[in-house]
Amino acid sequence: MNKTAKSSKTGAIRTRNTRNILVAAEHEFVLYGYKGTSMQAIADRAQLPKANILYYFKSKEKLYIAVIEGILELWKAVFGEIKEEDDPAEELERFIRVKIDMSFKHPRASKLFAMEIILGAPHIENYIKTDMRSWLMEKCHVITRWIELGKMEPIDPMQLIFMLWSSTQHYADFDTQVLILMDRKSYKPTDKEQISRALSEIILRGCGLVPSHLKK
Amino acid sequence: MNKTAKSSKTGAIRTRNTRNILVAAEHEFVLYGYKGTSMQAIADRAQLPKANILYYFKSKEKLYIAVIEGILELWKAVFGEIKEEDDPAEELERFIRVKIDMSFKHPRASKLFAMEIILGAPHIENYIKTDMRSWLMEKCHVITRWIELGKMEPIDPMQLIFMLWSSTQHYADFDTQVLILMDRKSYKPTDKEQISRALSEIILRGCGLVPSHLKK
DNA sequence: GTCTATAATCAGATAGAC
DNA sequence: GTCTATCTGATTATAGAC
Repeated sequence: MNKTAKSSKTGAIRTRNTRNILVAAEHEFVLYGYKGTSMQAIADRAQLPKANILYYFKSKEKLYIAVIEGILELWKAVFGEIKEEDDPAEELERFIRVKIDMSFKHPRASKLFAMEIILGAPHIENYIKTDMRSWLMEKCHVITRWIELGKMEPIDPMQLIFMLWSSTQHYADFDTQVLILMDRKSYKPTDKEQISRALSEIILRGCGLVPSHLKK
Repeated sequence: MNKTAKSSKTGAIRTRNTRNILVAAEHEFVLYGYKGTSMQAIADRAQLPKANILYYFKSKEKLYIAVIEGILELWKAVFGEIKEEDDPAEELERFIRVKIDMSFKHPRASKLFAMEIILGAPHIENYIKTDMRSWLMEKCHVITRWIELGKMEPIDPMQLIFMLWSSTQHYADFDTQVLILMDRKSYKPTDKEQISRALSEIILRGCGLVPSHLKK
């Protein structure tokens, strides 16, 4: 009984500390890159002694991988399914909205993922080969069916999906550049809506579809 | 006379070494990031003693900045002008082709630039605020004029340009991911044409324009 | 101009007290 | 479980011989 009470309490501290460390690590890794981040800096941000970080995560690399895995979980939880019975315009528009939303809500996750890929995806090659690949293939298949059913113009499904990814992630990964060019300190709440709309308009019309705000 | 001959010869070695170092540095920085790259690794790749690198460039950071500046020069040399008398379809298509060409020819330049921006653009903030910003404003102005003249659909010029940038750079910055997903080791010569065409088709149609390969 | 040897610093990891 | 003190190795940069 005593033991149970003790360990559950300890577990709570453990959970809280682990979470703090992961958040702090994500911040630092995005600010300075993997090598440029010191365990000391993560410890300072998490307000814990450096040795504790290495107590919870055995090494810097294991901590980094844990951060990346958290991001993959977040990714997976968000992307819904599409079916050939669905309306392409609605689904593409929804996808753009969700991804822009992610870019605004979790810019650091997007950036860390981007850096990982730019540096050759050493830690997530397997994820790309399996989960991401099968997700993409499914989507390509549905889009191909939509085209066969005459629901949209015949375009390369894979390039379309790459375009959806890149044009939405741009607002997270390159926010520094985008904000300087827009002469802003940070995004405004209304930006999300305006950008989603602009992207939807170009991409949907590009597929021979009509975005909802232009219907009727 | 002697002195001139000597210095010109020395200058030649200097030029060659400088070039070698810059190329080697670009490779290493893209592979391992700024902090993850050691001067030793650059020296090894350039086949020079480590101290020589620091003789030519006074510090690691100065070398990094030199690499970045080389990339900016490359960028500037490529992007042409557009005028309101020009045909939007032709110009957008040309721009996409040129940028995809850059992505295939200089993927490392694109990646290094991307990493720099993701990490907060500490070394190129000024470039973005001045050169890049004025370039963007000019282009936005011409596109606005095109819209006023009824040459294309009314879309947000800035988001259009961001989309052109992001969707083309994606093939350089994320080549690792793209190639794994396409189940390839490297891009084929025909990919460039196919991708340019797919992007042009979606984006031009998205602007209410007709891509050249669909005309008539 | 070129290169060897070395100084000075800082990182990740660990041992061991509490 | 938590934290202080320390070890080990690597890195940038420099001093000085050639």
